[in-house]
Amino acid sequence: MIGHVVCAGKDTPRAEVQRERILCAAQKCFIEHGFHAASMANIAEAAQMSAGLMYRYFENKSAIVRAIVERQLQDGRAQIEQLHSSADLAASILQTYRSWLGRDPAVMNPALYLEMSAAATRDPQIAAALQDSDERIFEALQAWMTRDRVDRGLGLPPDIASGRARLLMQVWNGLAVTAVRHPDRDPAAMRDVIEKFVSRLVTP
Amino acid sequence: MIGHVVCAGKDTPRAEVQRERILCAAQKCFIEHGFHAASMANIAEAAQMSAGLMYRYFENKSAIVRAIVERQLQDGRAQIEQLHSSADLAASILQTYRSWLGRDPAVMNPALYLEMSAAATRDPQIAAALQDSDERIFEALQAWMTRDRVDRGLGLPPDIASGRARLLMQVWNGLAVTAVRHPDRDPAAMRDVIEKFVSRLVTP
Amino acid sequence: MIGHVVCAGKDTPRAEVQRERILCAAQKCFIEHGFHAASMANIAEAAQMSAGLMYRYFENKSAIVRAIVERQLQDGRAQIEQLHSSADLAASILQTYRSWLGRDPAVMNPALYLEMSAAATRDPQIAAALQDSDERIFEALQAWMTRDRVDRGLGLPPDIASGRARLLMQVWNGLAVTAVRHPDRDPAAMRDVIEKFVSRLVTP
Amino acid sequence: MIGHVVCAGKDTPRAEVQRERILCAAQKCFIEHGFHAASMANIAEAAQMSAGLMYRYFENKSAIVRAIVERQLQDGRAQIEQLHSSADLAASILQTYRSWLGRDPAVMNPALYLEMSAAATRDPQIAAALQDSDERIFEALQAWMTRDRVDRGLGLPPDIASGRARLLMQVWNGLAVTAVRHPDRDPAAMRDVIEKFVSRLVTP
DNA sequence: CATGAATGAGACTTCATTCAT
DNA sequence: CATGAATGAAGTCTCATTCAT
Repeated sequence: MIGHVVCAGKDTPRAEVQRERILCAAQKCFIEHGFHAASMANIAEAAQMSAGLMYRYFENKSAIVRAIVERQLQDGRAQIEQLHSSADLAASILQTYRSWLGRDPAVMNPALYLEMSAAATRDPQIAAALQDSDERIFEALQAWMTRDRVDRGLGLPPDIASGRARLLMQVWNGLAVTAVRHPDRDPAAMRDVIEKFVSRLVTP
Repeated sequence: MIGHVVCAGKDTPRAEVQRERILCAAQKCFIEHGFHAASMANIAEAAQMSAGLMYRYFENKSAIVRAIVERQLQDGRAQIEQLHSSADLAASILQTYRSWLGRDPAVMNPALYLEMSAAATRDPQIAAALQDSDERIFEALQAWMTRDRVDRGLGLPPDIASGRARLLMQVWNGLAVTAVRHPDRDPAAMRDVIEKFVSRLVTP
Repeated sequence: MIGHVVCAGKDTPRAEVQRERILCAAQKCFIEHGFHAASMANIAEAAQMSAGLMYRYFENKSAIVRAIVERQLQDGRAQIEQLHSSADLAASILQTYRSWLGRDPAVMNPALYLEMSAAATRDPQIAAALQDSDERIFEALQAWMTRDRVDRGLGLPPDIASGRARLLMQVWNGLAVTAVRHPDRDPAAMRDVIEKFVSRLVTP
Repeated sequence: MIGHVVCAGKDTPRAEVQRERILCAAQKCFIEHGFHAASMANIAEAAQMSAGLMYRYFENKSAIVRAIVERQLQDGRAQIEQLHSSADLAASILQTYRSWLGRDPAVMNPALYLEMSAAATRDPQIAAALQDSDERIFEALQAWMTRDRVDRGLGLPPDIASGRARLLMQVWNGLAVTAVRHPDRDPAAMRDVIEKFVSRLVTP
């Protein structure tokens, strides 16, 4: 399964269910209006609870923001991990790109991804979370690229793998920007670019 | 020199000087706080004028936002144009990346770039401006790549140039994200990645 | 008792009590300063609540204005209805005139009546409300005048009743203007004029 | 000629021309937006001069308001005087009513008339001006009604004339209210009412 | 005489947050 | 545990008035 829990099951403790409900609502509102413009009242309404109650589960609006940031990072990492487990990297990237256009709440939202990246400029906590997550991604990619091909790795030498991992992350980021700026562009048009890029990326 | 005039001279008609003053201040505040969180009072203070006066020069806060967006796009295009006129593409990209870390107000600000990309999701006017700007960039890049080498082009066949132009834009976007998320990373560390990427990009 | 409830009881649901409180305060402020010059802060203070809270009960300042307009029209109609139920029309008109001088908040306020009439020139919603209310008053008067005397009507033929109803409304309006422009004039001085006017009005 | 100077001639002193220009503009704006909502900037634009310049000719916005009030009263009196000089009182009243519907700037504007009546409630200066003007009108009407018929009077005894003058003023006021509230009502529909009213008014 | 840039107060409105119920 | 009424600060914007030019 990809990403965080979208709808908690019966056995989850009550508090956790409530937190989940709030975060689902908040994500929806943040995507729709942005972190700042979404109001606690918006979120409360989307979560079908009173505004006051949310303060039992989150200290602050900004605590909710941080939690959403954390979730988005999680979701992003989950998508990245899909890449290595896939036999066809290009197809997998294209699939990720498609998922970004689909506004699926269970998947990292690229507009939020950009907004929280910008927010990192002003909020050290967010900045730290982002850097940490990127570091984890980088390490995972590098590990995969250096791993032997018989272990489903790419079998690249470490010094090369490092650069390629970085480059893949750049393109990943770039695709997120493109998904946001050109939501109507046909993903199929990206296929060629991605395939050529990937073919060089995996070649020793 | 890259980008627009940061602070207009005294010979400009007064109104233009004021508009400039306001836009300089607004850009500073938007970078510092974000489009939404920066208040008209913030901007007024930075511009050293009363908040009311700004309404003589801009209809709205959102008119100021649009003007800043337009300027950022301009600045971005100016930087892209630097790329073709340069003999060493990799060095030029690296230089751009460095400029993003430098918080130079005369240069496109990557945090703003991300925030306005996210804003395009909610504001059709901004979305249109970004798409238009991207289209212009794409065409310029493609023209440069297909132009003959004796004319300082790359001499690539059109069908290949198109994909390479897109790929370059992806990486450019990705670098902007990286600049925002990792402002402390040493640009020199990017050199290798960029150089390898470029060497393949310009090779027929 | 004439007119609407001035201050709702504690048994009403809270929201209704608050709406009432706001409207009472608003009416007071509008009478004192005019629709436009009365500020939301004025009203809030008179209602002894924070300005922000009023927006829980009314969308707008202009929603409050409309509500007050509606109430004034209601109060006016209630006073007109007093006329037919009265045995002595002249005395009843004089009584109405006296009530206008008394600044009783439960009774149509003539200054507000004039101001909202003027406002109808600029606001189609208000215009429609006034025209509708006038039409209802006209029909009620006409019905009363044509009704048989044994049914407490005036027993006038329809074609005459119509003109007399209009004329009565003119004089009623004229009295409102006079009440506003000459608040210190002794109502007794009006007695003769009114009595003669009435004696001719009810005569076939 | 009826009413105040609408457009001053060549020989008028400069200051007077300017005052006139301002007052014409102000009247237009006040009619359009109301005393309060019309801004000095609106007026300045309508008068085709700078906002600052108006302060050379009027101390205040409220001085302009007072001047307009004075003019409206003048215009009203001019219309009342038309009544006595006319052979056919009913026709003359109807004609006045028609002029109110016509938005002729040279004629008393009924919406302003109502608004300034309401304003008299709050501003003692305006109240005094209105009462004074009404008194002058009353005296003129009474004089006309008591004057001998050979001198174009109505030849009524003084005690009766007094009441009739008041009644005529009420109806006049009432018509102003009607003109404002029912600008689309056909004036011809008023003919009957007015004629019957007048026939009784002038009958000893 | 004339302009219009500039200000400061104040208008309407929104919103995160608290707290009595 | 839950509500939603209540507040106060803050935000955007308008406007009468002044004054340097």
